[in-house]
Amino acid sequence: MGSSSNGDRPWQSYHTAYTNAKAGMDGVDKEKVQRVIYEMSKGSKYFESEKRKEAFLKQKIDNLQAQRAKLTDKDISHFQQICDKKVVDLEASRDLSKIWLHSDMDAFYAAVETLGNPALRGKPLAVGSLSMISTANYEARKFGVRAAMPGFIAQKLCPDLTFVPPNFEKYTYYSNLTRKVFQKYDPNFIAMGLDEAYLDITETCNNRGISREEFADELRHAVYEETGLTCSAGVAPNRLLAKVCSDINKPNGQFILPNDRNAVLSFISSLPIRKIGGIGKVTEHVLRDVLGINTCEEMLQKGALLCAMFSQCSTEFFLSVGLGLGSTGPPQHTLRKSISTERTFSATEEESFLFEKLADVAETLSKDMQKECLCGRTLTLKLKTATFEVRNRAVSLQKYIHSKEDILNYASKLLKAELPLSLRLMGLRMSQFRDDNLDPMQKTLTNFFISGEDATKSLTCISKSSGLEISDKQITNNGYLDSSIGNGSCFSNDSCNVSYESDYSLSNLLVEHNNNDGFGVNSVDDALSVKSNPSKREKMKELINFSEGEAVHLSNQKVEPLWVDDYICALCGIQLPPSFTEERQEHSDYHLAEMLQKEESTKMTRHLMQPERLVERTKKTGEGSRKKQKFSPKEDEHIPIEAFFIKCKKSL
DNA sequence: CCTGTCGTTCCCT
DNA sequence: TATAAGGGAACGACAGG
Repeated sequence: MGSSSNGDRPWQSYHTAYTNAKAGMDGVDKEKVQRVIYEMSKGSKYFESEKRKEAFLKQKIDNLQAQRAKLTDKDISHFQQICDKKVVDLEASRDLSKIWLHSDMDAFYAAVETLGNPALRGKPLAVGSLSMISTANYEARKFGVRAAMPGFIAQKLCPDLTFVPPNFEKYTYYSNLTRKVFQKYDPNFIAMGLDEAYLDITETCNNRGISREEFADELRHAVYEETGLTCSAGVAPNRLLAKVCSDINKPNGQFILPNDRNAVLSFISSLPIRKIGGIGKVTEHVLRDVLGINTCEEMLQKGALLCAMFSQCSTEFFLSVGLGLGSTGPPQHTLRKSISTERTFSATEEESFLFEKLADVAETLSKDMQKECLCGRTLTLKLKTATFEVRNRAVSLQKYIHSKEDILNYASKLLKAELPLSLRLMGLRMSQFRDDNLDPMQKTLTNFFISGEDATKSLTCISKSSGLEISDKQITNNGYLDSSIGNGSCFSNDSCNVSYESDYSLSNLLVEHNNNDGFGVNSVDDALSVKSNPSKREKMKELINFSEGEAVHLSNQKVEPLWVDDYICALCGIQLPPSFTEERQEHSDYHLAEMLQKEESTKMTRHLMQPERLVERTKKTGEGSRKKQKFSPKEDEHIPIEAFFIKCKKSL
């Protein structure tokens, strides 16, 4: 079923993230690259896993095609109307008054390495290891080498390839230099990752009476003067388009799209959808194979089908892409919703090793959380098996935690339930943060102290901690605080551990402090929201800091719910006064049921793991994916484009 | 029906 | 010789009020 047409050229059907052409890959012999990748890959566990994933995607596409086939003419004309209305609304939101510039450093990590070691210049270079490449310079790209490709394959493609291990301290340093330049041209510039930024250059262009070309030229020169590195720029009426434009004349080039509706539409018309930020491999594939959409223009032509088959949210995004719309206003500061860390190692099922590794991961997560003064109550354990199958297991607690000990404690329980298992990766994610009102002030203070100490150091670490950075800008010397600085270092292994040691103690104190006044009330509320009504809830306050209040009890000891001093629940610390006999009974039952259920599921996991999981999965996907499309009647509420971007895609 | 939880999918660099 | 990342958000299913 999964076998597709190319029996004699099997490599043609194997596509990975890095087989997709990027800037600088024009003269590449794609066929050869593809064949080498295939030869090096086939038979590996990874390869098998990729094939499995491809089969799933194919299934998904088949389902969508079947669904599309069911649409009647009547359906279509109905959705055409809906589509037309949406398009009118979207068009009305078009704003051509702003000029945005997107700047993107050329092969950033590789360029920095070359700067530090001129002997590398002109030679094919990859930053990374034999396992994984972060960046390749343009000489290497000629061979088909690129980011996200494993090094051993790259080496096969380009035997003379030089490898340099990543050094994020250096990249951060140079990144800060570029930001110093951006800062001069737009104090409110938006940094994305280490090597990208958006600048609103409307004012400057107008005030200084210079053209966009001149501006982009000047900026790129200034960056070069400051850093010795080249960058590319794109200028357009919104951020989404600016980003597309900066890729067009890479490296060391620029592309300007005028603020003119016709220019935008003709630019967008032939643009492949994959160029749009937010449209990745899967979405591209789906839209192409199900609806025959290849270019942005076709988004509009197939608007009715899009409306019929995708959620409101997705549809509006697709249509706005077809119109060449994008955000023009200041970026909304969305608060971080989760924080995570993960590590890959050579696959093993030795439990002592796994628990040791888990402790490391827990420690890293705890430190990362403390840097940002975060406490969360949902902990997710991510596992990747030796066969590259990924699993997540989560617990939601009744209290907020951040310490290594707490994290490790709950994470261990989650892990135990899955063992024995051969793993190659473990990760931990915390979400459901406490959002008390005290925090922002404390963060501001933290920022203040830290920046007083050493503003540059604090940059990378504070950013993203809350939605309040803007107001803090005066405090840091250079105002680099930005929502997304901490976001970028994707390939980093330890990028974040480099420079912040000095913050720990202070952050720690503040977190400690939070703890003491924060969560008692929260926990009671949470726990009681299940079982008690508000008036009773009033009377319960103060709970003891028992750490066993979580929803999971995998312990084999049959713990009976106990009432300490007759009114404090030994399991979660809730206090139910003596008169509340009924409630206490109910509460005990609740814990009991929970434990039974948990034990049950643990047993299941242990002994019936395969069948159980499979059953679950088929139930979910088999039935589920068919009905997911909403033919919802409330199509007419128009969501403003700004709001859409907040909610659905963070694309800019 | 609404909401919280959990697992998966997707995207980005 | 073997060798394939790490981080974050959104989505979709489902269970419990």
